[in-house]
Amino acid sequence: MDRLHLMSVFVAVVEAEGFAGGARKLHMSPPAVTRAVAALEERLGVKLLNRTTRYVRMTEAGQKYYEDAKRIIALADEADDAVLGINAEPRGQLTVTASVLFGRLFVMLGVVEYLGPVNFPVL
Amino acid sequence: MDRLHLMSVFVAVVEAEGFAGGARKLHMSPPAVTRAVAALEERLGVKLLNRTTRYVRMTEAGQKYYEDAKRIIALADEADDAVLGINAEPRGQLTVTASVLFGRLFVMLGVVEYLGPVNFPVL
DNA sequence: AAATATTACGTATAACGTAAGCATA
DNA sequence: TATGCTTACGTTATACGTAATATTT
Repeated sequence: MDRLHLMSVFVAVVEAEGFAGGARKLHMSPPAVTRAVAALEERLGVKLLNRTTRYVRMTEAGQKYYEDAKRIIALADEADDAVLGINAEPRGQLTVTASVLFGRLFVMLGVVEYLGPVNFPVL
Repeated sequence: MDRLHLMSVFVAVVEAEGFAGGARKLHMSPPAVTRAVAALEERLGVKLLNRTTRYVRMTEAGQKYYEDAKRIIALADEADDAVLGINAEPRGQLTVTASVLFGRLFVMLGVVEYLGPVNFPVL
């Protein structure tokens, strides 16, 4: 199961101070939240939340994991964003300034190659 | 689509320099690896690997994401361990250097407090 | 008694592996 | 032609939501 998602659910529960609140925050059903936290605890072998029907408190391990989880989630999101701008399709306007002669001789060749086949006269 | 798992697969493929090798490394079938990398690329909206049947090369975005993924995976594993108490207990040798007088006056107090009850004379 | 967490259970979605197909050197 | 990435497809497993149950103030 998705570790990162489990972390997100756990963080949401902590910040909403309850399972039901966390569920609403993430647009999930309460049972899904219960299962997620339970799965996380079982996976880690540690109880993260001491919950009564009234209050949800983090255990000591929970506090530590809460901080780590938030950092990791943030890093993962940053990694997603960071990679987007690299090989993505170039956007925006490309402006080339040159003398007419220079342009006809050299620049247009590069423009044509960059654009690929064009359907209008190049010169 | 476990993001962390997708990252692991991608890293394994990169380090094994191939999908088949990565599959063996992770005890997965080759199709599962193909699907994982494809899912990751679709999720990110960026091609991470330029693959021919002979060589697998990272794109520029792939190189960036590879570094990020490795860091995030390591952090996630550390978080798992830390919460278990494996990394909680300090290990190794603690060396303290000080003059004898300074040591007796201040350092030993800290050492005693750090160690807790001891069964030998402190001075 | 009221609010909330949990479990049961049936359904739907998703992941997997085997096998077939395709592409590259 | 041989290796290895990919797609098809049937099966299995996982996750979900609704509804019922338990629990704490």
